[in-house]
Amino acid sequence: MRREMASRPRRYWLMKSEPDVFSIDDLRRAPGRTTCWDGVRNYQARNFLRDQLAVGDGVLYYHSSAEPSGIAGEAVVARAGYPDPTAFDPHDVHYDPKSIRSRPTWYAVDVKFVRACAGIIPLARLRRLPAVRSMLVLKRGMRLSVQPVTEAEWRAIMTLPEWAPPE
DNA sequence: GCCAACGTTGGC
DNA sequence: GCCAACGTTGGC
Repeated sequence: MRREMASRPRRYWLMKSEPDVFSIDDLRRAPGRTTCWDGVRNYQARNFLRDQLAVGDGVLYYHSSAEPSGIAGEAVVARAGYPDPTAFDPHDVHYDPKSIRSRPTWYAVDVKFVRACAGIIPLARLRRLPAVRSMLVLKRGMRLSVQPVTEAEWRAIMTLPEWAPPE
């Protein structure tokens, strides 16, 4: 008997990266416009990567510790959670001897470039948009590097003029 | 560079 | 299990 692929509604995420380390332009220039999103060492974020992110999910690419910080582009999950290879590499800054291959502690996903904003959408601007007031990234003290985004928030972000290329 | 907020570590 | 100390994140 034929079976449909297990399927669920598309979900949306916000993922933080310091542009000095890996920017949206770095992602565009990466081989296959894809990178391994590794090095996450927070258990809540790990759980999202391991259990929740699925191929095709939408990603808001967020520049943190930037001038200004804000949403810099759109990406898509290209590979669901798998053991973070950097955790096994003694020469990597993210090496973690607690993580063993038979029982990995840390997980990564692959993320693929979709588009960059024509102009970054600064955090201060997001704060002034009633439609995205609920976004986790706006919450004080929120340091999670992988955050769920609601469909309503995603849609509101996608309608902003910052996405349009300049005339 | 400052510092608030948060997560982790480790002594007890 | 408590909690103080410490390290990290990240906006400003």
